Amino acid sequence: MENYHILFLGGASASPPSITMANHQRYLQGNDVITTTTKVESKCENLDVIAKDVVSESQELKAGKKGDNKVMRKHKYAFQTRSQVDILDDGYRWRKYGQKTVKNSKFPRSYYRCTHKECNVKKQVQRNSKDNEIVVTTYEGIHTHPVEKFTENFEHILRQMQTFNHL
DNA sequence: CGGGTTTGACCTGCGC
DNA sequence: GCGCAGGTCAAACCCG
Repeated sequence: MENYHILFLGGASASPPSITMANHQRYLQGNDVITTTTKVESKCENLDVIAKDVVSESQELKAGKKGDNKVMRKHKYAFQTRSQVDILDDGYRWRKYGQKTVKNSKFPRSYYRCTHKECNVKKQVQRNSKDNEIVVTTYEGIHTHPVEKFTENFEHILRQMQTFNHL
């Protein structure tokens, strides 16, 4: 079993965005997953970069839509894993619909959509050019259906992510 | 044949 | 308005 970390960043609805992290290996063993922000910071040197991205997005949403509380929330989560494989088995089926090279990154970014009918959840997968063992995954949207293939791996953490975002 | 991937073209938002 | 960068489309292709 590979030893890699999951970084989970709270989306636009959190104020300020909360950051939690799971040790994926422990997670796979079925133990408690989510640790606290403070623990993350000492373990993950790339935390700041991604955290800033999410914060700025959150602020943009607020700034652009202030005064309108009927706005659809944009559910967007980013986390990174330390892994040799790009594609994590998170229990959902994904169809790749694009790939782009990104500036200042030697690795391309891949674009995926959930294959379930009427479910337009998207995700992006990109390898960190500074540390090519790190894979950054960004999810956007909430699945309108249960996981199609039950894998203990991610069902739990995805549920946590969604619950968190609805607070 | 059905479903997924590849890949260049196209679209769009943003900074200058 | 222009050009760049990122995101998406879709035709061709691949594979069980």
